[in-house]
Amino acid sequence: MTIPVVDQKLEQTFKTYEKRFKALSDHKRLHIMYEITQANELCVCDLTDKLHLPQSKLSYHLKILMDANLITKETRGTWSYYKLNTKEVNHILSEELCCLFRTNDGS
Amino acid sequence: MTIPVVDQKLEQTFKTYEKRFKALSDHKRLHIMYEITQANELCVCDLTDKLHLPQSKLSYHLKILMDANLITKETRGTWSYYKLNTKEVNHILSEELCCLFRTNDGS
DNA sequence: CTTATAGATCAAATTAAATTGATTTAAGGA
DNA sequence: TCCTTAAATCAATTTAATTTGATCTATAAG
Repeated sequence: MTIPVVDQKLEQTFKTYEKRFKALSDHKRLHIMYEITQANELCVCDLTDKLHLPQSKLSYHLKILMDANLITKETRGTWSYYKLNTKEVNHILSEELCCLFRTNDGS
Repeated sequence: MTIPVVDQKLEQTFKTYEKRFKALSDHKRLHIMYEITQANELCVCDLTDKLHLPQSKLSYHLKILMDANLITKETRGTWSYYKLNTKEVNHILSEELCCLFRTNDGS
């Protein structure tokens, strides 16, 4: 039994934010965020056109953004449509980043 | 000569933010940001006590935060004191992250 | 001038993330 | 049913980030 050297709750908080920031720490994923911000909703095929990236690479990066809870997916028929998770994104990103990686507040 | 497939200026913007978010994408560095936010100013030796990390590791992570322009350093005598780069941090992080990884606005 | 302490830097090893191309799953149309 | 297309997943490779311990630099004190 060891002495708890740091606050475990805080450490957990840092890990949660780490995951979110890690998802944002890649220019391809920021480009994805940007395109989704601009278009409101996009499918993977739209993104392959816009970013000139192969489908498997996009799926990989979209999964990371999904796992970080920054985007959401809705499948309609054969297509999957991705949107921003506005609440989550606005919680972490400054309003000054509006229209680049986030939208305006509902206020 | 190839067709410019994406806006070069935007691509540069994404790279800039990538660097900032990459600096934030590690729980140890978030912990450093947190401690500096709380204390206003800290030296490396303070951080070795608080985070229980060896000095070389701290220097490594502090350099990454410095290179991302998120913190500043002032050397006085043998000690180096680190502070938040408030302007830069507040530009990217939401006000809701106040007191965790950023301070209040001057307003 | 010698010693002690703070902190940066370096090279090697380890660990983690991204890329690649192929395969798989599922939906829709002929 | 068979074929096509959208998208996810997988294994292998490549590339990048982190850790580790040692060394180097600079300031300050005796």
